[in-house]
Amino acid sequence: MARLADVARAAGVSAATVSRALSRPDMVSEATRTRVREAADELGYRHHPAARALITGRSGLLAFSVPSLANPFYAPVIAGAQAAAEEASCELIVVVTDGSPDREEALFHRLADRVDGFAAAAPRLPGPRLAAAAGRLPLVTVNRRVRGVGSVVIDTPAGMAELGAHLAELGHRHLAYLGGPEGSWMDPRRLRGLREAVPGCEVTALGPYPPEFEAGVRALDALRDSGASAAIAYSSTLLFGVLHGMTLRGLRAPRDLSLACADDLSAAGLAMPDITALRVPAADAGRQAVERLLGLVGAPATAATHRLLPVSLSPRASTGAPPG
Amino acid sequence: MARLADVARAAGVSAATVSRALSRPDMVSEATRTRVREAADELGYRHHPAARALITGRSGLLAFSVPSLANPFYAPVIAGAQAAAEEASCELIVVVTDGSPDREEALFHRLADRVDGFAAAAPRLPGPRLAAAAGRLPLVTVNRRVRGVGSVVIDTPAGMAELGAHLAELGHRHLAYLGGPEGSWMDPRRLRGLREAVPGCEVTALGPYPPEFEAGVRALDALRDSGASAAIAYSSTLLFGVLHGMTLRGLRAPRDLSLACADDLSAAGLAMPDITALRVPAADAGRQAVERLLGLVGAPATAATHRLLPVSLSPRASTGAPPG
DNA sequence: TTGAAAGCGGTACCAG
DNA sequence: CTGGTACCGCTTTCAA
Repeated sequence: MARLADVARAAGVSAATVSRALSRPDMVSEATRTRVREAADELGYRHHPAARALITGRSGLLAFSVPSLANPFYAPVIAGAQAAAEEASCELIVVVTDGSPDREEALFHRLADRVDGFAAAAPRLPGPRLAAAAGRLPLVTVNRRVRGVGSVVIDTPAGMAELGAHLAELGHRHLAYLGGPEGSWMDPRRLRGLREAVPGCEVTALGPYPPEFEAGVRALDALRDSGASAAIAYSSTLLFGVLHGMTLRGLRAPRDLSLACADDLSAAGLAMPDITALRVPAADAGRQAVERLLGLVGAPATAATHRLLPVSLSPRASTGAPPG
Repeated sequence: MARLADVARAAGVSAATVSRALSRPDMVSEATRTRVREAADELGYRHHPAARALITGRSGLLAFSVPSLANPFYAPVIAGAQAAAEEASCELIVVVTDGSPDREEALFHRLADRVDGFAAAAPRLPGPRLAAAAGRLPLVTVNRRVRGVGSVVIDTPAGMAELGAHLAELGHRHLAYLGGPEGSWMDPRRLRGLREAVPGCEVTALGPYPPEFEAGVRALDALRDSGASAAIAYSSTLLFGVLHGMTLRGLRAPRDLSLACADDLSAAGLAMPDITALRVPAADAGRQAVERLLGLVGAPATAATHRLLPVSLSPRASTGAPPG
């Protein structure tokens, strides 16, 4: 492994100059800069991250916590986060919390002095405990807003309102919301977004369900019992279970029941062209969370900002006029 | 932040002693050990990872690369890897490669001097390039065997043989394999495992398909055209597409077509109780890959070991006698 | 603009 | 068993 001193020797300058030529090119003359760079390239020199971290106090590491990787919703979120981290020459430590508040909190502590910042999709951890963690290291929450903590939130509640309006316009007067996961911060907000948009409609809240196919299959009974003529599922995986249950019983959407999804189907490789759904900017959410985080790392005193990402409705064949 | 010197002062010993008391407790007397520990606890002392990494040459970081997080197969793999890493007080940098060989290779280089080891689910990168990377840092491949590189491989080919035998026993004489992804190292091995187990059967290979729902829906046409009476899909997401396509057309398994899956359905939250499938130890694969890796980190000269994890068949309602 | 030297926070060798 | 000390590789004053 080539070290700074080796490059210095090869370029005929001091180690200090090499350091400057590489990290602060403007502090060095054009001539030495190119000479140093050539020597560095030739030797295949790379910074020793630990040595640099030791002196700068920055590890170049970011953490991103998600409740689960089995929920395909998080795949593009992490992909976006990783892309942003990479552009800033940072690495991303992905941690899975299983949605356990205790584990989420434990991870903050375990990683606090190892990473420069923490992006947390922590749907269950109580707000005050999140805010406390934000005091110990730069923190940004994803799909969750807490006083005093920077956040990037996908505006699914507004999307729910759009979905509700869309269904009401089609003539539906009784909607069902298949909600979850249990204890999620976003869940009641989705429901409220829907309710407030359709004051003339009855809205039955079902669940909470986990974001799983099987839960959707099982949910169909409750859904039929509710008497709703249209249903909105919070998760695409859940929705697919419902859909499967329907086809098994010879039911079709929208003939027997209109079906829509508040999640982005494409994340799950489930890009069925015929399901009414929200297009949610999941990759953007991940990217912006990391960008915000990097901003905080650079200027820790910055006031918390809250970013709300708009969603858009993609009306398709699975929603139509109610039966009868 | 409390530093080693602070603890030393508080405990009335030298910094060297504190270091030993914390990192090599057996090199220190019982009395000082407890005294140091108490002082450290009181001050909330934690190792500075960079300082430690600088001198030990170990970062406590491991990388795990996967082609995609949208494929739910990798969720338990990463969860298992993370659990093993955590037990060894390491963090896991998860990197998504999109299955691009160039990106896979670029990541090796980018991370080579940042992490202690690399676990790679790299289905497409040519073997020699993988082996070259293994020369630069401890490397273990997952679901992929390359000469000279340690590996942990799930024995899906043997599982395919079991699935084939199961179907042959039910009376099927023409099987279809829905394979993929494109260029995957494992794919032809799955097919061969199946073919060799059922010499009396015709086996039609279809694909390659991406591990996506929609691909399954589309694959159904080719599947019907093939004339096979039973199909095995390599991916659970793909299988679900097939199943959905079937129900849309009023086809049922196993009445019209027997259906089985070489992947573990539970990973996708798709724990449908009625699909014949393989139980694959995905979490174990992740865990063992990391454990092997940690072994390599400790003793880099160790010869490459290849671990093959057995799978088991769960015969269920989706496979039965062929129609007619 | 450049070089010398002092650390960053630990670990490990060497004496004692 | 313990303390002193050199040093890991890099950044950053401070002088020249």
